[in-house]
Amino acid sequence: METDHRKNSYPTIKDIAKLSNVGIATVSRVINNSGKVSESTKKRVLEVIEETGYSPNLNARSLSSKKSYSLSYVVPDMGNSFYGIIYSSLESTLIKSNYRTIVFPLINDFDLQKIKQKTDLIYQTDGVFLTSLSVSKIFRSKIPHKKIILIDTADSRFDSVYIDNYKVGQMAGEYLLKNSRPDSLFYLVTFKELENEFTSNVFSKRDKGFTDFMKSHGKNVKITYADLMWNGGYEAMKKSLKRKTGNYISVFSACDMLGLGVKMFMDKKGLVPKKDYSLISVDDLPQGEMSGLSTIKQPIENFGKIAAEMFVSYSEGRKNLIHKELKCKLIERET
Amino acid sequence: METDHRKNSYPTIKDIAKLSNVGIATVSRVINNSGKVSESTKKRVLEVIEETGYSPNLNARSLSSKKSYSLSYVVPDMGNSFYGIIYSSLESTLIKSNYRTIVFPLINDFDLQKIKQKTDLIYQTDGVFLTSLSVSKIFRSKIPHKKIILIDTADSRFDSVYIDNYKVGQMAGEYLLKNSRPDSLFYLVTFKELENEFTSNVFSKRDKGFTDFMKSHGKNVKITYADLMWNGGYEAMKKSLKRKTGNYISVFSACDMLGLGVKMFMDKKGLVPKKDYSLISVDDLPQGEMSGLSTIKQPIENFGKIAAEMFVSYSEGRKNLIHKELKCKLIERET
DNA sequence: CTGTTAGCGCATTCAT
DNA sequence: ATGAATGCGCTAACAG
Repeated sequence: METDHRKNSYPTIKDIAKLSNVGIATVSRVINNSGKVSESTKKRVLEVIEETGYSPNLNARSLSSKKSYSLSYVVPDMGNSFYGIIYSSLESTLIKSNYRTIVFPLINDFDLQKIKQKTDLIYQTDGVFLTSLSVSKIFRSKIPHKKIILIDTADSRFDSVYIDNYKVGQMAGEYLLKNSRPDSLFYLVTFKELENEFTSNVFSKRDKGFTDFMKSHGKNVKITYADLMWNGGYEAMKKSLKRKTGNYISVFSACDMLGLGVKMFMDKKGLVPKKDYSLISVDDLPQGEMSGLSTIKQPIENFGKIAAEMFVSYSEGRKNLIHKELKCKLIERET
Repeated sequence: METDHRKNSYPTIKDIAKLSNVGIATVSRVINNSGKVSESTKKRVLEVIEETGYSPNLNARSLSSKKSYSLSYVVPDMGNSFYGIIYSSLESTLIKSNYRTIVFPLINDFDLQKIKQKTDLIYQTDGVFLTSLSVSKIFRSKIPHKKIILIDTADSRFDSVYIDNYKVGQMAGEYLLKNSRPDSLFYLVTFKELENEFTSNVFSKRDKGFTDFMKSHGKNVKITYADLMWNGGYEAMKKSLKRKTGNYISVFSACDMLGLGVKMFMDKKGLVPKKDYSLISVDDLPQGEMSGLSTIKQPIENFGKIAAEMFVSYSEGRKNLIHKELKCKLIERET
């Protein structure tokens, strides 16, 4: 039997009801697996649904039930596997609860404009995961009735999973100091965060932790800002080392993506890890391991897993806020 | 004046109408900037909206108007700036039409499951941009009434913007042959695409174009498959060059991301471009330029721009299909 | 210019 | 177990 509606549009629940000689309530029950439906009618309805290719209209469903079963995952970058890993771990724990996670990159002015309008799609989802982004000034007085969960950022007003980035900078400092020589020169390769209402200051905290530590040990630090790309670190290091001094080189690059570039440059210059230089970065992306990059490992998968669990517990009734600081671990490899 | 509804939920259009002493139709007109509304009442309504923090329910709006004003952008990867660039160019031309583009990564089994259900959120948007992905077997007989536009893939059944990847492989072959020596050994570093219904075979086409070309010139090619990461190319090249032969090395890496890794390896080995080896890849990502990578430039921004224009013209009534092949350009740099 | 009304497709009482 | 009726919040005729 073919669909017999010439409206050139999808069949609705009403069509299905009519075709299977039941009420729409019954159809609703079978597609939602709720309430009691006899096996026989259920089977019949399911057949009709299959034949017609029916699928429920999500807008109508959300309007009626006041839930969208979708979640927003807001990220500041599309070219960094860091956010891909978190996305996957979010999904893998959210899939059970049948939520759909959609990604909203916040990488240019258009995005910024959009997200600031309260009519934005983001606010139609049941919850928002904000990653490496701050919400300080976005909502001002009126915080939307949405669950907001921060990943890789801390804010007392929202659930958040994060690490202590200041401490990360200190750890890097310790490592570099331990591996330094009397003639060591210290470098910081980092990313200059844009100054808008979304900056989470992840980098500037790492920077401060590092420079404070070095200063307290009487060491000077040369800071270079890099583009947040695979070889932004490469260019930055090239700039930093214009004149070769012969000194031992100790560098802290604020993330693996930058660190890889730095290492690329060192390799090119024929400098040997631990002999000519030390290098430590942050993240522990798969790419870093291959290059022998020493790094301060972030619990990336856990960011996603825990954030997802936070949402689940919230949707099950939790009222209090949760702030969870995750531990980082120094991983020493070649550099 | 404060909102006077204790329902702990958002005010609706009805609330606004009541508070401003107008009908809901009038409110609808002002928030949509449609129809005629006197300046005075418009002003009053706007004030109430501001006071109450009202914002329209998108589900209700979509249900009623049968348009969502949202578009899906489906990508196979979240760690590749290629897709970020396209996203930005999509947005920059779509912003005028007030569409919201949301990203759906298709990177794991959960995603695949989701997208195969016709109830998926994707099918609630007004259109779908599928990037570097094929739709051959997804929809079988029943193609959804959604506009589908392919980016970086060609399919006669859908609008598509793409390049001739077979030709790209040939171009790479020509370049390498031109720069080769009698003793040259030829390498191909590429990515082995998963065999599911989404593979667009971008890589296998480049591979074939290249190997066919080399074969027709009596050259042998050693193929190595790499992970699609920054330094997947690095590992692949390391594997390929286990025993050093002293021969001139000519390598085609199927994309810049891989090419960067290859170059990293060459640098590390102290091999000099054009003296010890030639290397060409595909894309022309910003990162490649910094590394002096010779490459076959894809018109990445144009992918997004043209795809977006395709959607706009479609939404304005276009009926025919458009298939647009973009030209690539060889960019010779150090390698 | 403005208000009334009829759906949009579905979930959900409330009867039966 | 099942159907009829109500409403979710909004847009789009239609009247005035």
